[in-house]
Amino acid sequence: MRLTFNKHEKLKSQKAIEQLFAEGQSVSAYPLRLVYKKNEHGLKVGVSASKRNFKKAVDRIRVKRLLREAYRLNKSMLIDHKIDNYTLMILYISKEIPDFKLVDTKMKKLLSKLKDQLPN
RNA sequence: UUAGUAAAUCGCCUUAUCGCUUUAAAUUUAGUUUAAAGAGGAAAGUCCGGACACCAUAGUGUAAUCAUAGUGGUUAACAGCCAUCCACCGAAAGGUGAGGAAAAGUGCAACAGAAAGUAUGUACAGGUCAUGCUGUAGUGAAACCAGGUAAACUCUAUGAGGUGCAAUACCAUGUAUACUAACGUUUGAGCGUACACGCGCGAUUGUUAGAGGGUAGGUAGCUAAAGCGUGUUGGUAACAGCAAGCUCAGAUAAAUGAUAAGGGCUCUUUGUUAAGAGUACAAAAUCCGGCUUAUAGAUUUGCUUAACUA
RNA sequence: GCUGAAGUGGUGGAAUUGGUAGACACGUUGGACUUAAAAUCCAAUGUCCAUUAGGACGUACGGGUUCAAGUCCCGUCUUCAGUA
Repeated sequence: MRLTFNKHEKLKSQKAIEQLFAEGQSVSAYPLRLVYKKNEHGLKVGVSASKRNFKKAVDRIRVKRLLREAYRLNKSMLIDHKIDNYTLMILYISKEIPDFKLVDTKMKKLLSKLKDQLPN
């Protein structure tokens, strides 16, 4: 399969995000944290780096791009196990700007943790 | 040569693989393929000036408030820019300057000092018929000078209606023209977007405030313009005119990326070709013209000659 | 994105019209009282140098105006608030 991450896979609805943070559950693999919730619309994924941790816009965008890229390359871990009816939000918690290798390994860990925690 | 100084430019590159956004075309159906394009000199701060939109219909006088401040020019406009005078800094090139008015009026000046703006005390010296008439001493930032202070009020000249694309228009979904309080319907609540008066507008679902219910998706606005570089003419210059050419981001939990390899550039070690490290500041959010602030490093040009060498 | 407001010892919070910066309260430290503690009372408490007298620097940071700036003006930084 192709490793894509386009508009339709992105979590955008403000309403859905509010619900996610209100009712969702979470897993974490420092410095990443994932909030998840079941839905009916297929896999929707968002990515976030807080303004509190990264004051400059350049750094925030940089971190979000790395997270997005890491998710894109590892999303088969979810799809192969038929985890496809979920809303996910991946947060970056640390204040350090990471390199790609770190984000990549942590993302793998995070997604396998999520896989174990889910019922199927 | 070094140093200084002014101005301008660049601010990593190439290839491969995997991705993202927009537009166009094809195919077919909402996916795929192909092609093209896809961050900056400051995109930043939001400090000025506009365009544009709305604010009874956006009209409008006075006063107030705010801004600007040598002179002339430039511009759509400006607190910008250019030229120039003056003052200060510098050896020079050059830099800096909220640089109008104190002889319209009001205020202010701690401590010190006899006295701080209605002046004139003491000591000494000089002078006179005589007298603070003249000088010096002492205090202070300032001691009589049409003194200082206008980044104190003020006056003069000029300019400014307010709010900002989360403006605004339309489509879709949904709800509560309900409830409470105050005021009001031509004898005028309130509005004209800080405030006051005048003129004006103003209620079939009135106005303001409170507490509360619902939506928070999409489309337009939105990127071809005070546009860009080139040549040429006028002008000391900022800038303006003309000519032919070019089309150059448009996202919205927000695209412009990731990995690998190679090459530049700088520094360090080594000691003459290797190794290691580094490669700034910073991410469009309606759009333009400026200003301010941040910025590893590299390049070019003009000017100055104090110092060093010949 | 757009639009406002604020910044003073360890903390809250004063300082009139520019004229001795830190009033007042809390906290902290030391002492008194007590067998011990609390409460109460007394004293000290910005930093540095001298450790007697005193001097220098201090109102987020950097400049300017002024004889003199927490206060007036300009720039920067940080924090907070409003707005579909």
